[in-house]
Formats: sequence, structure tokens, C-alpha cells
Amino acid sequence: MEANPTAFATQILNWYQQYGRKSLPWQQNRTPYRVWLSEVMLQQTQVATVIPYFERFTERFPTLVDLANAEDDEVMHLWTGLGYYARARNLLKAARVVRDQYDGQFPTEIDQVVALPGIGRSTAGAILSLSLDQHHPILDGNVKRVLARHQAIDGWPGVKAVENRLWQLAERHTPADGVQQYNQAMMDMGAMICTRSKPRCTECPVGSDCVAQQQGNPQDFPGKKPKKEKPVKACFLLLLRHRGQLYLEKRPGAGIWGGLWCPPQLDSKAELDSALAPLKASKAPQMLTPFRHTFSHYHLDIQPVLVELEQATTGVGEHAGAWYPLEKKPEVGLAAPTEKLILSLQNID
DNA sequence: AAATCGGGGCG
DNA sequence: CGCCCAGATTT
Repeated sequence: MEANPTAFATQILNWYQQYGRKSLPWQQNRTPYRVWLSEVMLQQTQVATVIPYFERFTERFPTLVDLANAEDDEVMHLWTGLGYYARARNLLKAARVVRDQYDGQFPTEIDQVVALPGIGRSTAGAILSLSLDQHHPILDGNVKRVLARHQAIDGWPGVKAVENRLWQLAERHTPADGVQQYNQAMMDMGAMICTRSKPRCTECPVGSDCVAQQQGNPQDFPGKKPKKEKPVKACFLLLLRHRGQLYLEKRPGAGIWGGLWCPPQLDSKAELDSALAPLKASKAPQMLTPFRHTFSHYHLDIQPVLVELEQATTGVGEHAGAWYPLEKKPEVGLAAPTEKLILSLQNID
């Protein structure tokens, strides 16, 4: 198998000294809270996009307890545009657990960290190694790619057996000393050298014994997720406007756009008609330009319907609703399509 | 248009 | 355990 694990880590650490990233915002004042926040954001978004979100978040919530004490809507507002809103909800939930059960001090035992909502083995390892230099392997998407190529591990890492092999490799390579730098280096390697497409194999510090490179097929690793056809769903979004204000409802915590504010959604023409029936409109409903929003597992074709109301309604659906002025973005969580619609409404009469 | 990313939740 | 779910960006 692996001839000399120490050599691998040594090469990685040497590379990191020369080329690794050391001045990212979360690498300054490295606390478990700041590393945790950055890791959760980085799970879904690239570094360049995360930086401004991270800065806004830490400026508003300098400590974990500040976050734990925040209103849900304000946290969702600061997360707007990042996507995967369940992660923001778990972040807030975990912050409150730490506040209430750990006296506001982030736990330092890996089992305690893994038990927090939204934190699995890899994220827990990253938090404790990057902030406290504890000895834990990590296995995020970057590390998976580097290791799968280096040992030419076949199969999609979503399959348990493949993931287990990769964890074994990660454990074996992680050095006793310099874990913090090694783990950071492996993530940088995946982001800068061993990239998803067009890897820079000639610049790779572990290229000389990389099996995929020798085979000439690094692009074949890691194996791909089997793909499935995405079904297409359709809905209407009811844009109720009254004196420059738009009616939004807070969606339930679970499911699509959980906890975000959104125009009332109607899943059929019949539902739309019964929602429209009681409304006092000043003119006929306008069908605006439809557009497609794609989720991980289906396409949603959205038909926006604009209705100018003569008087402000209160309950349209069964959820809490509120009116928001169109000229400034409301300070609550909004899904990307809702933001787009709010913008476009400013140019429609 | 397709691939992606780590973890929650369910049966 | 295996399978499905959640979203915006990059390629």
C-alpha cells in the first residue's frame, strides 16, 4: 500500500510553507467559533464568496454567544444568498447548545463537537485541528479528491466502503506534529493544485507517487455520483403589492427555503384562483415572465403573478405574513428567486 | 446543462 | 445502513 506515510505529509507540509494560504480572515485570531463559522460557509461556497459573508457575520456576532442570542430572522438575513439555509439554522441551534450546555465555551472533545447539529466528523476534525492543533484527520471534498487520485481509489465517495477507505488514508497520512498546517495544506492543495478540472499535476508536491497521475487519468477520480433525471415541478408565486409594499410569508422550518420569507406559493391554477378570489384588486392579475429555479433534485418553473391590491390583506395562506417596503431589502432571510423578484418589481407598474 | 458539497433525517 | 433532501455557483 502506501510506502511511506511520513514522506507524504512532509511533502505536503513543505509545499504549504511555500505556497499555502495563511492570511484568510478565519486564519487570523483562530478560535473554534471563527473556524467553525468559516467551515460551514465553505462547505457550500468558494473562498472568494465566503469572505464578505464571514466578515459581516463576525462583525455583527463577534462571539458565539452573540450569535446564540441573535434573532433567527437576523441570522437568516445575513445568510441570504449563501443557500442551504438548513445550515444556518443548525449553526444557530448549535450556538445555543454551546451557550446553554457548555457555558458559552466551545467544547474541545471531538465527540462533543460531532454531537452538535450541523457538525459531522470532518467539520469537527477541521475545527479542533485548525483552531487548537488537535490531532484529527479531515475529509472534505478537497481532501477526498487529493487522496482518491493519489491512490486511484475507484468509486463514488457517497458509497460507504469508498468513504471508509478514504478515511483510512486520511488517518494514515495525518502527521503527529503540524496537524493544523497539514489539514490546511490539504484543503489548499485541493483548491489550488488538485482541482476538479485541469489539475496542475506538474506543480504537485506528491505527484511523483500519485497513481492517477502515473495512469494519466486524474480526472476519473473521485468516482462520480450516479445521476438521476430531475423532475420538473411548477408553481405560482403571488406578488401582492399595496402602496409600494410587498406581502411575504414566513415559510415553515423544514423543507425548501425553510425559515425564509417568500411570496405565497400556489401549486396549481385552482389554488391560485381560490387565493385570488377574495382579494380586492384594482386591476386584473398580471402574469410576469416565468423563470426556472433548479434545486439539487428538481427544477421548479415559477410563474410570478402580480396583483395590485386596493387594501392590504393579512392572512393569505396559513403562515405568518407581513408587508415589506419594496425600495429596501427587508432584513430577513430571502431565497435567491425572491430577491430577484423584489428587484424586478421596482420597474413594473 | 451538469457537477458539486457535508450533514440531517427517515425507514 | 442506504437513500433522499437541500440551493447557488462554477464549469
